[in-house]
Amino acid sequence: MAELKSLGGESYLALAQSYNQTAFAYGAVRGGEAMRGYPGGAGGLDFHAAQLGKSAESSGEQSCDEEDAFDGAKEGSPAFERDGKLKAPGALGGTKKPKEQRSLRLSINARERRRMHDLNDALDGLRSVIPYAHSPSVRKLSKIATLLLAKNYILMQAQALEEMRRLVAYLNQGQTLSTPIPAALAPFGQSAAVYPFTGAALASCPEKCTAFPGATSGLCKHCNEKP
DNA sequence: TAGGCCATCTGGTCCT
DNA sequence: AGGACCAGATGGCCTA
Repeated sequence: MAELKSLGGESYLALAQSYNQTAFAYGAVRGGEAMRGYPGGAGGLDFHAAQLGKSAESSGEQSCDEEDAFDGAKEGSPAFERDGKLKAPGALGGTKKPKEQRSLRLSINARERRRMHDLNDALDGLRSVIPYAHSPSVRKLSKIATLLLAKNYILMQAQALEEMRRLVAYLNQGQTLSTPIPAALAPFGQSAAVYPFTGAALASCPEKCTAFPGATSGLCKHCNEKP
């Protein structure tokens, strides 16, 4: 929790609050470790989706030397008996010669390594589109944090979209902006800082519209009424 | 130094 | 049979 308080970005706070609940529910936040690297003064929603799809291109790489990989097999791992020798052939290739078993094992190891690298590439791609500070001084999100944060970011975006739709429907009914926004249109208590078209931000439209230029003409009834 | 996170190896299971 | 996926085990690195 203390780590979350260090966040400066309001949008990220909204995201991280729900994330934190989920993280605790899954046991991801243990001590101060799971939330490490979360930025102080995160710059809000620096969403950039251009990097999606990286993982799909990475599956062809051959990253590690297979010989080294096999030599790196860890003593005590399930592949070893207590005396340090490889387990009986039955577990690997049945009646194949030891050389063939070794070759097969190398192939399987390399394939698994490649698969995990692809998975990590996909996670990197996910991290790159999650709104948290990407500066070099910020340690990268852990895997579990990335997944949980992404989940809640998706939920938050879905809520924002739904709220936008409700607002458009509301404005299309021709009601004036001077009246308070009905509760049904502002169901998300912390959303004012994240979504500029609710609450106080909407009520002071003439100033706020300039801060959100992409929304002035189409969504703001006040702006549309200007000559 | 303990704990968290990660990469890697490995055997098992399921699918094609 | 071979590949993909999964989970367990292990050791290394890093941080509080």
